[in-house]
Amino acid sequence: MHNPLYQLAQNKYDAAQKILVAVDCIIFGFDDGVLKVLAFKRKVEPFCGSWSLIGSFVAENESTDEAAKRVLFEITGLKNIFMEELKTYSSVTRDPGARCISIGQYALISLSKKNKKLTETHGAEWLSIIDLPELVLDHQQMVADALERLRNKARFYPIGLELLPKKFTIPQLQSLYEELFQLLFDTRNFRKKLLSLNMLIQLDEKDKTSSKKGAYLYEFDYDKYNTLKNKGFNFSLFKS
Amino acid sequence: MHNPLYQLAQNKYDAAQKILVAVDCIIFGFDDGVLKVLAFKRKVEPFCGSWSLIGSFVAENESTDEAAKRVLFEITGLKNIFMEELKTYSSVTRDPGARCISIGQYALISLSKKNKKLTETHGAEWLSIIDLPELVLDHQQMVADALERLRNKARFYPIGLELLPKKFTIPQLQSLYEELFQLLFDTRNFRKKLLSLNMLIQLDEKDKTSSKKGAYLYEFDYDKYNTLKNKGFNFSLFKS
DNA sequence: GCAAAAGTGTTACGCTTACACCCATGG
DNA sequence: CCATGGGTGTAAGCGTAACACTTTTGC
Repeated sequence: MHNPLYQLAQNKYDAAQKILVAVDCIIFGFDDGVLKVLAFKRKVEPFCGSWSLIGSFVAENESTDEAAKRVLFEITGLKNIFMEELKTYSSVTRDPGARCISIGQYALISLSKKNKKLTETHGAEWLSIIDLPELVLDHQQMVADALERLRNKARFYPIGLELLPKKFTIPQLQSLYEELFQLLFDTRNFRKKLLSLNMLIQLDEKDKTSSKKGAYLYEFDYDKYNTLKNKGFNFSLFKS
Repeated sequence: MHNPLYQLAQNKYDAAQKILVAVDCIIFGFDDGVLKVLAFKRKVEPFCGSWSLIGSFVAENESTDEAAKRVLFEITGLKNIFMEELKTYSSVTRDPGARCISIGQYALISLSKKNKKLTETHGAEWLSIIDLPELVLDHQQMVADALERLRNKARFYPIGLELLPKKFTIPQLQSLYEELFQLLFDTRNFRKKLLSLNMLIQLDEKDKTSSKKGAYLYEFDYDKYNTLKNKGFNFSLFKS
């Protein structure tokens, strides 16, 4: 009969072929107006010296999510970070080293001097997603897919909470959107739209690091942000 | 050092643990106003007699997409069907039979008498997603996740082409949306919105199977449909 | 005082919503 | 002739898009 349909053949568990399973993490950070992704320079052959995402094999005693979180923690020291499965990369020939399936997981983190230093002590670097150098295997595709996912997300759901520091200015938030979409937005309409969503709380402080006048700092209203994350909206600051 | 980081240790390929990898297919069909999912009654222990999605282990020489398409073909005889990866189910304890990771893949097919018969000869049945019986393992969750994905998709991207026959009426399309969201829509607004998208082509024929007057048949304008599939829109026939 | 970034309002347009009746036909 | 489902229009309200100048302040 249909040989690998496991419903029909419980004993096929033993006959089935096991496969190496890995996770690869596409870790995005927003650093002073530039969207970056975390990568390594491989130190072993093959592809020694080439850029690579950071990953790990999935162990017997962990789920893929747990493996991805483990990797993220090992490299950034961070826990409780936004992380979401992207997709499976399973081409038979994707890794010349061995038949290996990889689950792409992307994460959004808010960059601070602290965790920038930490990643660097682990030999990782933050690469701008604009003019990204070539990455090994299908890692280039993983970054492209993760970016597309992020752009789609941003059109219909709020983003920013995960990538920005707790306190941020509206110009910073706008520059995040502009960097992500590689477009410029009208400041008046951008503010209007965002403020109308009622998910921003204006603080009394100003941030004067990027202008003499200073820009008001905001925080996300966590509840409203999450409501919108579930409900979705149409963030149409662009025509098509 | 960080033991399973494979960038740092090429020889870890050998040490790493292989895992059973499966695909499970959530196959949706729209049958006379009812959204259904394809399931089997397990014929072996454990869980003999329980409902189960159809799946298969992934072989050494195939990708997960190929495995899913193989399963779909084996059970429905159909090729070139809309199929998309849902997510990975990888809890260590999800399958008491063995440590096994499963990639959920959902498919949308247009039901005809032909492929309804075919699936039945394979022992599969079409279950309404309303009042779905319990499914084995995490298959219930898979169906719930796939439905949520489909609903989200339908809010911002066109659906229908994959689930409806080539020629369909607007009331049929509306009933698809109503069934998916378990809501009723205003017919005038529904038509207006859909026709304004310019993705429907009205034919000269009428379908008289569900009314004496008969409803005009339409086809999707394939190009426009795909444009909208990429661009997205805000299908807001519901408030929140 | 000037350069550089932050902040602000209005109008036109298009899409969304709410809502009720006539049409065509088979029986 | 009537029951059944198919098909139509309009007005009010809301969100989007386009557009240019004033404010603040460090230097």
